[in-house]
Amino acid sequence: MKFRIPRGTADLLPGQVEKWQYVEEKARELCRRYHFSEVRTPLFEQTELFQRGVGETTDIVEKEMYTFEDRGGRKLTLRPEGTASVVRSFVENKMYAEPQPTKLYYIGPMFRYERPQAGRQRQFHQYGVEVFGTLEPSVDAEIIDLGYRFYTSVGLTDVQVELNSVGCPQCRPEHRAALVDYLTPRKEELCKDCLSRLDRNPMRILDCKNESCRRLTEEAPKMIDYLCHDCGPHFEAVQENLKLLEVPFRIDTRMVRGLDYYTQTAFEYVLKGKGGGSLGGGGRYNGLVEEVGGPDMPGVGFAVGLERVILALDEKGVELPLQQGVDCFLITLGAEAKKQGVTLLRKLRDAGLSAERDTMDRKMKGQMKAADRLKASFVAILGENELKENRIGVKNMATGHQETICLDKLVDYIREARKS
RNA sequence: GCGGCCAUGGCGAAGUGGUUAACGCACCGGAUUGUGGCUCCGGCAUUCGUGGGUUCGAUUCCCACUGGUCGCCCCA
Repeated sequence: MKFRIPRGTADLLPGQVEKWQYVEEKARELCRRYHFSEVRTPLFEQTELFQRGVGETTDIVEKEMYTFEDRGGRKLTLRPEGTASVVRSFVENKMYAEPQPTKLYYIGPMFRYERPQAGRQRQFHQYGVEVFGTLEPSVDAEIIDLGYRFYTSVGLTDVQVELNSVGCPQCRPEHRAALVDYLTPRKEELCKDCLSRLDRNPMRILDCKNESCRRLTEEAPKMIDYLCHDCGPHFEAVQENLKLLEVPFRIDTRMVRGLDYYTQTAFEYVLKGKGGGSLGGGGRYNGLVEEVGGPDMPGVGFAVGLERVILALDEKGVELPLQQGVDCFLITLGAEAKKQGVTLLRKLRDAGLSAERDTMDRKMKGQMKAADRLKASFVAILGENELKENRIGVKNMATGHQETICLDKLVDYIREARKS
């Protein structure tokens, strides 16, 4: 075989793609109800947008970006996440000048150069939402609720929300100092990754999975104990609103998200149980709009990984209510019937029914088999005999019941039968 | 980016240093006249991820590459 799909990408084939459509439809429908509007931004942006937006020291920027130069010498990067692009668009299109808040969502592919694994692709897909312009903690909660509802609406009922506050530029330095003071005397016990995190980003040490680091940070200063007079009450209010919305959550003081732009609220959706992988996450980013060149305007949002949602659905054995099979398979016998079948098929389709026929020149039996394979609800049989009387046979494939009806009644017959 | 495991037809999967590469599923055709899901019969890999090497001879041994997969890192 000459050509192969690029590493870390996947073809979504019939049988699988229906699940995606279903999940995406749920996302769109929820967004409609929560009054979010879709935004579609380019799949690539100036490299610098992500460097600045996502953060120079993040893994994404340091080693995972698909960066290239175009023929005009411009440095471009395939978007590794959605927020930076949406913020850019928000600023560039001066949406900040309109009545706030601005509520946007997106669904689409993202790109990160990583080693592929289950639930990790180089081209993967995210559904994300962003709200700009409001500091209201109830909006943080609303967003968390929306994400949570998304999971439950597709059938993932055992999703846990993990919540934390990562503070703001006001209070973070104090916590950072306390954390460094606490850890420095014990730095021999840190793993090598965390040793370097000690100066670069000590907060990340808190969610290191290394056992020794975990033990060490058990008693370490927690960000939530250092929250300032803005962040503290904000965090409390988010929790209060989550309770009002009956979103089950758990405070995880170790959770620190990997992107630099988060302030205050940070959250993650994880699957309960042993696997417990992350299905999505998000948080507030009050400095990002300004960082990207806009006014000082706050934002909050989440992103969910669609691959992981589909994977979780498969693992949990969730049956999606997908429509399957055609409404009517038209069998024709003989040249004249075949000819009439062409327009008959169109009539069925015009009426909104899904209809198919044999184009492999199969005989009666073969056509029946084909109809069965396509899970046809009905088979319409048009042969010489029927043609003579201007009638047509209709067989209910589930019951086996068959009758002959007037040719013009076929569409109505099937449309009626489909309702029940 | 690092480490382990793996790579045979559309899918699943056996197999051997040497002139036919099991089997199951799927698919195609047939089992008297125009009827599916069951059964029966027949067909379906000049070829064993790619490229080198060892050998008289490799799908089977060695190496590299590519890809998959699991763990780590990180995340969606």
